[in-house]
Amino acid sequence: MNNLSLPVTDYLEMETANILLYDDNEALRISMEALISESVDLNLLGAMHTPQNVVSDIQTLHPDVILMDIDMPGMNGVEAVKNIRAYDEKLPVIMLTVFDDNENIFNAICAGASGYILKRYASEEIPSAIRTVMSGGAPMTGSVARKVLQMLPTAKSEEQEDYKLSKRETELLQLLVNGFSYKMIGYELNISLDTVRSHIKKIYDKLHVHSATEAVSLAIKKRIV
Amino acid sequence: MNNLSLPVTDYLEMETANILLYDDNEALRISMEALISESVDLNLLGAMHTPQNVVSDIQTLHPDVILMDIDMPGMNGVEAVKNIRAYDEKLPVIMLTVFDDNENIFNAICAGASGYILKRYASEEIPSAIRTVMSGGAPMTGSVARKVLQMLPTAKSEEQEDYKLSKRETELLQLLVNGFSYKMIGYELNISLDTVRSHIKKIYDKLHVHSATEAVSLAIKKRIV
DNA sequence: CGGAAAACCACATCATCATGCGATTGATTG
DNA sequence: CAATCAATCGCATGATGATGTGGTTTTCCG
Repeated sequence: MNNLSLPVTDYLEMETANILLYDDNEALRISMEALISESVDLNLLGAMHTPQNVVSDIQTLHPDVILMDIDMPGMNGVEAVKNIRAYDEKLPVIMLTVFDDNENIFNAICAGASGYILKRYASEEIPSAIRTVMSGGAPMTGSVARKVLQMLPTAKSEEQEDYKLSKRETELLQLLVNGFSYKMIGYELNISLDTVRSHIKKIYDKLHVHSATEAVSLAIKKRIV
Repeated sequence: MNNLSLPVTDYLEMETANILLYDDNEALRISMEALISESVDLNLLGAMHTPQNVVSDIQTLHPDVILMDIDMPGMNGVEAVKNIRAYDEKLPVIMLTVFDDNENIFNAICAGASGYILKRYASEEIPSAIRTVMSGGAPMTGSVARKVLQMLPTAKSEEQEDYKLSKRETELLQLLVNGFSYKMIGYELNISLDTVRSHIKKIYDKLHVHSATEAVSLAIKKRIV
């Protein structure tokens, strides 16, 4: 059940994905190699048994996607992801694991993993997962996705206040939260300084605040932005 | 609290998934009906144009899965999910929407939605999404899954950057985040305005920012306060 | 003891923000 | 068609913030 798969036709124009695999289990490396070689748009650059030198591996081979086992002796897969993230902010990393416990999932996501596939579904899900991650998605085995959802605050029963900010105002507020000065905002949106002032005053009125710091704080805490 | 996953066996035994659809757009209801009728294991119980009476609909028709449009006049799809959850803790609800903004996703998940599919991918993803949700998974369009991941605490690579703020500085920053002006901070801590300035300047240096809004934003996002 | 760091204060200056009072345009709507 | 509203812009003024330079006192630690 590769629930996240999209029709192959969506990817006809996609260039080949160069893949780098890390797993200490030789049998799995071999079967994964076979699996990947079945797809013409997937190319396995290499299959390493340890992520000890993951960053230099990347520098040498320039993969588009990393497949990373989570349970490896020596260096943990989660640690490896952290190292990758320190070197490359965006390189997609799909975790492969037999476990789908909350602890592992949480750690992997926080470390910066892009996807999380259980090995028992790997043969069905890996090819589409690679395509998903290449197009900016986050492939997850169904049960993992469910657990990820449960990590989000569910208590949120209380009503979210509606401040009724206009689209433009929300945009301004977003920039304010990102630390932009009025001048920078004006330049960014191609509007005059006075217009920025005008918008921000209205935002303050709607949020019932009187300063940028209050607005920023409220915006973040109430998830307006 | 690890009874997170649904009892899978409850659903695996079922031959056919009985589906109930809510969407105010008639064209979409018709095309969805056609899509579902293509699969022998999927059965559309009904296609409603409003979730006004969703709970009594469920009591009458006993669906296995709900497909719920998020943007409907009258009653919002998210509200409908809350009503469903108040009646049935586990009944799978898959949200259908054209938007994948954070606000909508977050609200839907918090309300208790089990999946989140963008309409532009609906024809390809719905059948497998229904099967996924029936077996306890959480089907999501790739881009949605990515955004869900981003909602989780991004501890990121370096455990937690240490800005080495002194105790007093952290205190000042806390007040700044709470929207206090320099004057108010001084009054609160019984120190002079110039001392407040002095402290805040040092905080800015340590956080590598140049304005209160940047400091507040960083403080909240990096959980310094 | 001596040095470092934290917390405190003062003065000065320029930049930026907060606020109020208008005013124009275009799109939407009853 | 009139009314509303979002978005734009201008001017003016006082308040507040950002930055620099320099200083004192206390506390803590090797």
